[in-house]
Amino acid sequence: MTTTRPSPPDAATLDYETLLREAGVRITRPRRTILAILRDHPDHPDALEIFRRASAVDPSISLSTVYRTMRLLEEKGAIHRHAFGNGPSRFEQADGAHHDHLIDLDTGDVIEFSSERIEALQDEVARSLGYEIVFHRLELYGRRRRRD
Amino acid sequence: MTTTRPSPPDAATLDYETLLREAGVRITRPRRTILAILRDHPDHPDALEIFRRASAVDPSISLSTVYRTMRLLEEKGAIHRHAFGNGPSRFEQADGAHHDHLIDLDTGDVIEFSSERIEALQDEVARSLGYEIVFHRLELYGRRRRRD
DNA sequence: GTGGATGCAAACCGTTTGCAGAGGT
DNA sequence: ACCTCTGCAAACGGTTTGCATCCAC
Repeated sequence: MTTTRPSPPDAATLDYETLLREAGVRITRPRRTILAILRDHPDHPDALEIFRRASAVDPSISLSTVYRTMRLLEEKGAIHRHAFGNGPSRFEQADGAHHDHLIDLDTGDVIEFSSERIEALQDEVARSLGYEIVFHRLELYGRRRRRD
Repeated sequence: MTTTRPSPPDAATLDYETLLREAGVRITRPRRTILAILRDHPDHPDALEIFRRASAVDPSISLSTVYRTMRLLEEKGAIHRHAFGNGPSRFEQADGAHHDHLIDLDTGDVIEFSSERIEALQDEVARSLGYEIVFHRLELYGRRRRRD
């Protein structure tokens, strides 16, 4: 079980701009701005929050461009989209290994973790039902245990 | 690992009408209709689908009443609300034991399962992070394995 | 220069809400 | 009779889209 990101976001090693350009995606100013935000903040912002952060850098950016860009990046596999609770979609850069999320019900904090054993059991369950897992969603919602 | 509902919905043994009335909830015609639909269909309909089914029985029912009733029933613990993928909320009667869901990506079918071992590991993970799980969401998305 | 990307505003979808009237207890 | 619940229509929040313009290639 691990709780830290496998590798801290490293601007030098993870060059989505180049990757995307090679995939035929035009690197425009809004896209560059959004990519930088996702690279530099390892949290899980929603579209509006990304818009706010982007506006601070480039006030001419529009919310629809944020949404369009998030969809593009998701299609290209550069980000993951989550829907915690019933709230808006929240995003994170897709670099690093797969992980699941524990959401702090009191603070809203999102803690990443991964468990090979749980993954293995999920596969086992699916297989026994005649299925092959394409992706899954595992979210734990809880509160800090009071130290007594 | 179990894949069937612990006990098939049994109108006689599971009397939510009485339960709700005792909780001070008025049993009106729309509510009775909706409760019957949830009792008789063991699938996971969304509000619009419940509205359609209810309209067939009582054409005067309104969609807002369906939404209001679903919220009420959720608060009273009579139903569970799910949000598969990014679609609308889908509901199921809360009777029977806890289970998770496997969603067939090709057909949209929802298969219920439960795994004590996965639950135990989830608790273990949460505990090791200093948390206590209040509830969780586990969904497997997959396709039928081709028999070769 | 050209086709894709943008900003804006309007549309969209699932859901909630204000209100006056209906109906359960 | 009381007070809750209902239907209706309007509002809502998050997201998508049509269009004319702009800009990366």
